Amino acid sequence: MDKPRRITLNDIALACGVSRATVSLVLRRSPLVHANMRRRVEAEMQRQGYVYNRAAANLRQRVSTTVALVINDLSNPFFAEFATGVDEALGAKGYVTLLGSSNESPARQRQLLGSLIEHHPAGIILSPAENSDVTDVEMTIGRHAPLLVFNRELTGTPDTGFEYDFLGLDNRAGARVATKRLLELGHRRIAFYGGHANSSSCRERRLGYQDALRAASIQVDPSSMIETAPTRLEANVHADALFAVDAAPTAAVCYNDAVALGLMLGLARLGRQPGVDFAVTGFDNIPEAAVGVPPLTTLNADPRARGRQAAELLLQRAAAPSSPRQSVIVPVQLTERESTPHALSA
Amino acid sequence: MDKPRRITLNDIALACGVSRATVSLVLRRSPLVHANMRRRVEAEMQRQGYVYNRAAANLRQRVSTTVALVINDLSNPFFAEFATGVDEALGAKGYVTLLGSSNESPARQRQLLGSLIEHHPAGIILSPAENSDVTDVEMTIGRHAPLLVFNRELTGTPDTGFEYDFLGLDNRAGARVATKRLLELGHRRIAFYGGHANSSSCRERRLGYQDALRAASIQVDPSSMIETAPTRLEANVHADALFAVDAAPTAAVCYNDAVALGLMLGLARLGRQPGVDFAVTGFDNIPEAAVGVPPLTTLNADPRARGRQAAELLLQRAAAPSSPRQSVIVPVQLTERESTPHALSA
DNA sequence: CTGAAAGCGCTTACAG
DNA sequence: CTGAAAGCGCTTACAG
Repeated sequence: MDKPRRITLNDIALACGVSRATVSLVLRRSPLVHANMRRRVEAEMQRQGYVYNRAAANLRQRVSTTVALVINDLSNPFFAEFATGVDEALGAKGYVTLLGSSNESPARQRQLLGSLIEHHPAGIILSPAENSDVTDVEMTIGRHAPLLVFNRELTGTPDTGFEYDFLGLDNRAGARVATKRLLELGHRRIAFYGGHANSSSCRERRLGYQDALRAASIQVDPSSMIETAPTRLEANVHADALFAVDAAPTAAVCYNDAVALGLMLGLARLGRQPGVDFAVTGFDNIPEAAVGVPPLTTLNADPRARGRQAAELLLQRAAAPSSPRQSVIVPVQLTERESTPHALSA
Repeated sequence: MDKPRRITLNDIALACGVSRATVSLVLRRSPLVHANMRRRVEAEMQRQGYVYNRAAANLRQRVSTTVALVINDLSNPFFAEFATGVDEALGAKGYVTLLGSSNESPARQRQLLGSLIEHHPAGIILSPAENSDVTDVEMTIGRHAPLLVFNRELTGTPDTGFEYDFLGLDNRAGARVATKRLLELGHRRIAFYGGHANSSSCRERRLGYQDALRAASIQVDPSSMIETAPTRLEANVHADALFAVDAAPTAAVCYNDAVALGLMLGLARLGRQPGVDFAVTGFDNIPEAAVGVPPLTTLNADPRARGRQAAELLLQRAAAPSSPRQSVIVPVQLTERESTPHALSA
């Protein structure tokens, strides 16, 4: 690796015997410059291996062609898919994604936002770590770049004037639909399994679950809602909590697919057969859901499409900073697979 | 969102009645400026909500604090984990990750690299799309930023003087160990299942598989090596190809974990019980491997640690551009789980 | 300890 | 159609 002095517009201009301005016009495909001149300049750029310095151009133009993307858990396929969708849509519009992975740590998230904001992105897409406080976020990013929050709400109340857009799933309706379907299949003792009760998405899904039970005139027993970290591993480990009650459930509405997949393994460990003598639903429809054993009935959130949507919402907002704050709630649809058998007639 | 004029060093300097240079020195924690002055300036920055413009600083200093990361398939947990590790290590050193997701498309990869290089990253980490040609990559990134290739080799022969570092797994030794273990368990008819034969990693793993068979004086039948796309879905679909031969295998060394997990589902579909009457090994040790049904015997590649390692190698190279090209091959270790039973005595 | 000036690599009116 | 000059927001010798 030789360290050649960086080739700049000046070098090209000099070599072509024209001014920097002319070369710049060629770069931006201005019709002002003559086709012959254009070709001459372009050939010279090719020859010298010129690379455009977008940072310099952005500085001068006072624009930004980057968007920051901060993800709470990239190792969860739901968010990995989301990130892929974001990058896809941003790339199509000529933006570059600045990535940050917080691993559910608010401290790391703060650090990331602080560092990313110094790159003056055109906007920030934040899939927040659990318990991210809105004031904390505002402190670190200020009000310089539009913010789009994905998936879960920030905790706390924002200061006056601090606004952000929101993109989320219709958690309540989704959980309601899943629970309703289990009721239709004859289940009467249905648990809500997994997730942290203090996260907005879990709270909303629990509400949907309760809606459906109440609509069927079934008493909601608080002990039928079991809390676990929203990961496969934790869901697996705590499966026995389902059977620690007097009348054990025959079905579980799970917080998300990771939890559902973990629970199914836990059930197998306890001698139950999900899809045969126990019904399980998930939430998200990650790729593994379709190929699980048994394939998982779940709510289709299409994370990659959500990513594209998030990117578009953000760019829209960056173009119209003063239009009113948006909160987009995406409906989710039940995808039925083999994990939800009829209730066995006891 | 009000669009306040961006606060700059000048604003702070003006408000404090000092020069821009002084404020800059405060920013960079120079001991030259008096503690009182420092405090005064810092308070003013706080008050006005000043955000450092790193792009401007980098331009002036002719340095870069970004690293480009281009990933072939972010929805594969192996690469998602890798990306997490990269971001973690880069963040710790004050770098920001520019992300690109190529989805295994060389065209998209070219576009991404072309766009990312304009941000003049300090280096590029590339987990290449299948069939990425080295000349093609050189054409788009030139020789401006050090390149670290991860996981698979680029195809074609590089031009003289185009050099890059490489970080990969010891594919051959890994597959050899897995195959050897199956032999020890009494298996004699062992297939190599999945992957594209023209990818370097698949080629190497097949060689390791053949090494072990030859060492056991077992004839290598070309029909025992079955090609599929390296995804769960494709591996599932083509499972019957294993049994299309006269003497069907009792075990399969799989190209990677995704393939192994897909194959196990395909086996179940065909009435086989992986872990009971058929042995399966994977490669990578993605999180799902441990919690599969049955848990998967695989080769531990620790993708997150690989990500951290890649970041460190690259930064090392950026600091020492003329040191000789490195090719780091990481050994992988067999993690035995329930997917590899003894051969049944036929 | 602080200020005035030049410059990083671009773009953009403004002349011509 | 092309050039000279100013400026984006910083840093860095160089004076004082």
